[in-house]
Parts: sequence; C-alpha cells; structure tokens
Amino acid sequence: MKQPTICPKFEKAISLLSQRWTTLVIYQLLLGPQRFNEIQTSIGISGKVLSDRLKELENQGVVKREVIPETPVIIKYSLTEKGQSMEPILKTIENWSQTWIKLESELSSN
Amino acid sequence: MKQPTICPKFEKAISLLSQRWTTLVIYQLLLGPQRFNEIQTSIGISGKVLSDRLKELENQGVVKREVIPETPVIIKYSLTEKGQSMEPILKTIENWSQTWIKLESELSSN
DNA sequence: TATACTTACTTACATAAAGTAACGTGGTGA
DNA sequence: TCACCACGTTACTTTATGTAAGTAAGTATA
Repeated sequence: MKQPTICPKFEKAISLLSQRWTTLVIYQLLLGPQRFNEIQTSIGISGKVLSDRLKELENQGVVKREVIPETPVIIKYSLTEKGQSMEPILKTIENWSQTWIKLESELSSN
Repeated sequence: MKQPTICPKFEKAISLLSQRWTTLVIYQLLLGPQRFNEIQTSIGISGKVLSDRLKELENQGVVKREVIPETPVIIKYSLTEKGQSMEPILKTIENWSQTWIKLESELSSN
C-alpha cells in the first residue's frame, strides 16, 4: 500500500459501500423498516454478518435500531435520514444494471 | 444462506461494485487511461489484488487492456463504453459523500 | 414446575479473500 | 555480463465471511 490521493470523504463512502452486503441491507431497508429475520431471509445473508453490518451501519448513523417491548419483543431496523439519503445511489445503480448487466442466461453472442 | 428475492441484474451489479477496490479502480480510470503502476500508487492497492480486479473488470467488459509495443512496452488500461457508463454512479456517491460523510477530524459534536 | 418454542443474536470453527514481500520475465542501457 | 524497469505472479500470513450450534429473555403448554 502506498499513499492514496483521493478525497477522503469519497474514500470513506466507498469503503462503507464496498463492504459486502452493506448495499443490499440498505436497499432492503429502503422498502421500509424491517426485523432482523426479514432482512436475513430476503437478501440471503448469514446472521453473523448481518449482525456485524447492522452494528456498523448504526455506528455510521445510517441505520436506527428500535426495541419495541411487545410480546415477544420486536426489534425494528430502519434508515435514518442519512440512510434515506442514499436512495439516489441505489437507484442509479439499479438503472445502470438494467441497461448494462447481462445475465448468464442472456450471454449467447455477447 | 436462504433464497434472495432481489432483481438478479441489480444483484449482479451490486456484487461487482461491492467487491473491495472495484469502485476505486473505475473511479481512477474515469480520469483517463492509465498504466498498472499509476493505478496502484494512486489508490493504494496491492499489485496482486489490482491484477485480479483488472482481469475481472476486463471479463465483465468494463475495462479494456491495451498493449502498446513501445520501448519499454506500455500496458494501458481504460474504460469501455460500459465502464464509462458507470460515471453517474460514482458521481452520485461522490455527491452524497460530500454532504453526509463526516471525517474523524470533524467528529466533535457529531 | 419443567419442557419446549420463538426471536435476536453470539461463539467456535472452517473456508475464502486480501495483504505483504519476494521472485519471474522481457526488454534496455552501461 | 550485470543492473534496472514495468508488469505482473507466487508463496505465505492475516482478515473477512460462511456454517452450524449455542445463549438469553420471554411465552406457551403439560
């Protein structure tokens, strides 16, 4: 590793977003507040890593964790304002993917 | 891992972009065609991983590798049309980061 | 009271990815 | 011939992720 010459804010954003699963977790939460198991089963992440990611995203102020003392207790994860503000990023990626990504099943003549 | 329920094209795009370094390599190449060592020193990636990423990006049709038989030989990496088309994604992330990312040095009152 | 069940994790261990540093290759120049 | 440079590759270590079993708090059931 040498010394990078890139804007540190951009770099920090990238290092967040390019952690495996982070983007998908945020994408999922853009659909609305969700519980641990909902996120887990809908994106197919392991419990261990989801736990790590949610903690990190909470630390970064992207995700909010709420304990609802019902019976049984419900833990609800949702996006903060900062998290919501990432929607354009996800939408841009989504748009791009629709135009440019070819799936295995479509790769015939390239 | 359970079964995910997300658009496969979007997922494939995410799995590309959320590989460590991929985004930074593309970002760097958006500044113009560059040689191996230029990329390496400007983003601070190890030669081994850069080599892997460039191969993968070439396979995905994002990066083009050109051998220029000068003296000594020059290997020039540049973005294909598909690679160039990712610029909006990077710009969106850059904009977001300027507004929302706080650096260590700025974290006093949060 | 004991047993079993649920959600939301955590822990222990195995595999995969990334980092580091040394080496290989093809060509130049001294 | 020896040293040097660009562009990698290889061998080995460290870190991240996956898998499966376990824990804790609360209920319901017998």
